Amino acid sequence: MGNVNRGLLAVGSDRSPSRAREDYVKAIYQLGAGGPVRAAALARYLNVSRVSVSKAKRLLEADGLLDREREPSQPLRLSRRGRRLAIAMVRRHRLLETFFHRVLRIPLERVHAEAERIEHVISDDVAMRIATLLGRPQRDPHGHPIPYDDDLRTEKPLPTLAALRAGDRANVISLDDRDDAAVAVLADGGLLPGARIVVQRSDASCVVVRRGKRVVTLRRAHAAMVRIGA
Amino acid sequence: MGNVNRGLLAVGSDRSPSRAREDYVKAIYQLGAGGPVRAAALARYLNVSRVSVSKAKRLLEADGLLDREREPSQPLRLSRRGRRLAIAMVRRHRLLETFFHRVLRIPLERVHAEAERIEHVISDDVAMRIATLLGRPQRDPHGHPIPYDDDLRTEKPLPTLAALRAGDRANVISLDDRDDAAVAVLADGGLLPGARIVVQRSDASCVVVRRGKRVVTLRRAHAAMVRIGA
DNA sequence: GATTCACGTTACCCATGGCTAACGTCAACC
DNA sequence: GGTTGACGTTAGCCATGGGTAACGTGAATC
Repeated sequence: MGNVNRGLLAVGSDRSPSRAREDYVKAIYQLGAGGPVRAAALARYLNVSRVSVSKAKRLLEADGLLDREREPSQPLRLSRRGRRLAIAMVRRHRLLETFFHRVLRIPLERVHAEAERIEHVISDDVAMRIATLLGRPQRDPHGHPIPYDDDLRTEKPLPTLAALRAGDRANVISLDDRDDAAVAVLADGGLLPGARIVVQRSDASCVVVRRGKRVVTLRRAHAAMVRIGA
Repeated sequence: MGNVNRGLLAVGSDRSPSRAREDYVKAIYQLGAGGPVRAAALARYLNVSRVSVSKAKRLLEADGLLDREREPSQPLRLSRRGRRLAIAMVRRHRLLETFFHRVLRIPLERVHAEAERIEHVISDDVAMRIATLLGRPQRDPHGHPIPYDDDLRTEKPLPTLAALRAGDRANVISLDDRDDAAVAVLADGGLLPGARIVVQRSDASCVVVRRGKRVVTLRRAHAAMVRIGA
């Protein structure tokens, strides 16, 4: 039957997913890296009650975005369609961030919030035209890879700067873009993807790193936002 | 008291207006050119029932976007804040269209629909950075002026191509972008802002115009989408 | 073994933004 | 003057997406 609403807002299951449902799908993908996710963890991640997650679960199953579980209380697992939707949103998000940073020169710590709202409403055509404009970039300005196909990512989680000890050397690979304040501090210290660093000290509260001639002191929480490679 | 919702979707009067409310405000502005608008006309324009308009009216008044009317059954009149919001949306819409057309090379008949969704979620900062990128364009690709300040426009409605008679000459000033099919036909015929044309014939069903060596036959409905100047 | 605690669910409430049915008003038209 | 029609409103329905309160389950902890 579908739905009868013909007004200003899309409502019902025969339309494209609402903003809220897209947020659920994306969060499940990012929390679980493609695998199942506990409802309580999802609720904490999205700052929402467990009840809301429980209800969203049923709606997302009805939309075909989650695999149906026969047992109740089973974790949330994206369907093939759900996974494709999540990856498309990550693609749009990262392309937007790259465009905002490279072309519009928006400060790094602000591109995430801007992209977060727009990723739900731009068409795939616009996203791919932006990709072409930018020369099909492989990584966004935080260092995260841009998924151009719908394949499952095997992004193994890299260690963070918080795991290093004095004397360790590393390359900055990427920054967690969810914490604007952290990104501002890190960008200000020049700890951007590609930077080569040496850890000078690491204690319970702070991590001190040297980058070239510059010494930067980070709160541990901020150091944990920096993914590193050899 | 405001509202308690802290979830994924903004709800309540202390947040920025929802997509639906922004659509109402913009429609009131475009229908009334700043003046009052009848509820029934608004309902027809937005493809919504009169009841929905009646309810929206109360909510928009509570938001401070409409002037409160003491008499019931009075037309809808934007408040100063409502007018500012409407103009900001028109500005964002037209800047987005210009960007899509000039930079991303999206066909003219598709830029309206793309901008229509994004105009609700981009920040004014992004809009102004796009304006700078484009060299602060004065008109969008359909020929409509881009309002950079919040002043009331005195756009007197221009005559359309449908009002001309055989032998008349005119300049195309702008196209109505709400009808994608018409825009596609007009762009295909080269009847874009700036084009100089001569009317060859005009009858009940068709208008035939010459542009340079090219002769274009238009359905009357499409000719009515073309605003002209001397 | 008893207790505690996290988890998922249910029952209910609320605001938004659609809808139809029905009504009173007012103006225009026979 | 009566009828017709457009208009705005009210009452009531529905889906979405939030929220609390409360409950049963199961695992961990004492």
